[in-house]
Amino acid sequence: MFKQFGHGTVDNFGNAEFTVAQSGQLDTLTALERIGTRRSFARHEEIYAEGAAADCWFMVVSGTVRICKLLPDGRRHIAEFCFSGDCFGLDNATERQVSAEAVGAVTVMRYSRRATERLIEEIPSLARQICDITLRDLAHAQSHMLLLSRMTAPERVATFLLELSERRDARRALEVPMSRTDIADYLGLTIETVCRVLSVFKRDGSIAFSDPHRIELCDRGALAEMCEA
Amino acid sequence: MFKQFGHGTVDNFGNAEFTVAQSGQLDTLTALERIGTRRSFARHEEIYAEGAAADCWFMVVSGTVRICKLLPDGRRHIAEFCFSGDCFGLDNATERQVSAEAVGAVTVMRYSRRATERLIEEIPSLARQICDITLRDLAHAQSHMLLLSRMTAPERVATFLLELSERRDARRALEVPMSRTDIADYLGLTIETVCRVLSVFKRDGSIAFSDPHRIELCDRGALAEMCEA
DNA sequence: CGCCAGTTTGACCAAGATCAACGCAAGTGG
DNA sequence: CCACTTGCGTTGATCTTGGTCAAACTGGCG
Repeated sequence: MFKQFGHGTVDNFGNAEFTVAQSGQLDTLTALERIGTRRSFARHEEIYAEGAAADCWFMVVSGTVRICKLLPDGRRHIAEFCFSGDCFGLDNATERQVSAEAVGAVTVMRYSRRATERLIEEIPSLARQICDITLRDLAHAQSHMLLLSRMTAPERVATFLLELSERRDARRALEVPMSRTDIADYLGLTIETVCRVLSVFKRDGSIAFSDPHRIELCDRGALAEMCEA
Repeated sequence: MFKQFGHGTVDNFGNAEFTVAQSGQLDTLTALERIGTRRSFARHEEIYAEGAAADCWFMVVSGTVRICKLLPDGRRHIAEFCFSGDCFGLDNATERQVSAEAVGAVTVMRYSRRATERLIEEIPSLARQICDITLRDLAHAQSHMLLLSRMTAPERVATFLLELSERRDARRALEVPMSRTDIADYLGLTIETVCRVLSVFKRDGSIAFSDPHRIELCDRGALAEMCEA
């Protein structure tokens, strides 16, 4: 899983309390429940903008969120997608460096920075868990930079499909909530290239789909081979 | 600056002790001095490998370090360069996800995870400072992903030159410690493209150089315009 | 002097972008 | 109920950027 509470290893860069927190992660979630407020956003609605005050962070309850970064002329990159249980918007800068938008209808919990700080005094292990989430984000960003700088279009798409299926533990048909444009902006490609590669994979028999938002991974082996070649 | 201690804003995602730590950052450095050991590495020597045990972290004393990520077939991406004062190798996973190598001769301080944990009990603000470094790394990675996915070759090179000059606060001639290959792997280009773009900039008069490792930025305005176009 | 590693330049090529058209399903309004 | 629109997704034709391949250049060093 990804960006979620309670998935740290015992070997974390942590003090002794951490293992306690591990078993007590439900407490953490319960405590967060107390300080959070539920918010809903419509499809394509902005959760926060680049440059906005970074005085809170979020956890996805349902739906999908995209974290975007824009160039002045409108070129866009999606740094990541956040699904149910994922956290986003942790930031130590005053202003947001990225924006967050709802891919479809989304419900999130919003936690203010101030309340989180108070809660950390109560549950010190929370600070560590938040730090872990950031470290996992960073590791993901590093892998993704390798993809963006050195992988071919088919490798990128295959990687995306496998990453998505792993994060949403899809057994058969993979739910793809985002548009082809979003996928393209995540993978550093154009929408046409994403379509074409998917069509090739379909012809090969590695994947199958009729509904563009429901892709069946028929041959994971073939896809995995593409990525690591 | 970048990845260094003592550059957080007052508005950090922090508790009350943080502002105290701000004024007391020298204490932190002194304390780190106690638990760290000095290490030197020769040009191109590996500081740690992908997959190695992540039981320590480092601060650059002198020289330049590159953080690399490799594909099985040898394709390489450099996630970042670390200069004097920068920290690297902070990681919560058991194994390294990336490798670190000396660009030239390098001296670093090595801090074991265990000793750092003990020091955090003594100086709680250290945990926050470490977390801040990670958040700054993440913000940099997000900007860099935008560069890798959506910028043209000239935009990438111009961005690189300006970023480098800002981090090393170069007034006239910019010291470029890394090879053209390293620059290419950092920018997601080939060495030939990097050379060609630099030659074009030179012809334009935006930059000047005879020694490839000493580039003079003659027209920062022109370079800045390239990036934000 | 000749070699070596790194840099630069040129000629050519190809992956993926751009431009354009078409398909298709879900609205919308007459 | 059926034209018409709208928003995506898909496919094809063509073009361009940056990659590949190859050769020349440069400075350091045994």
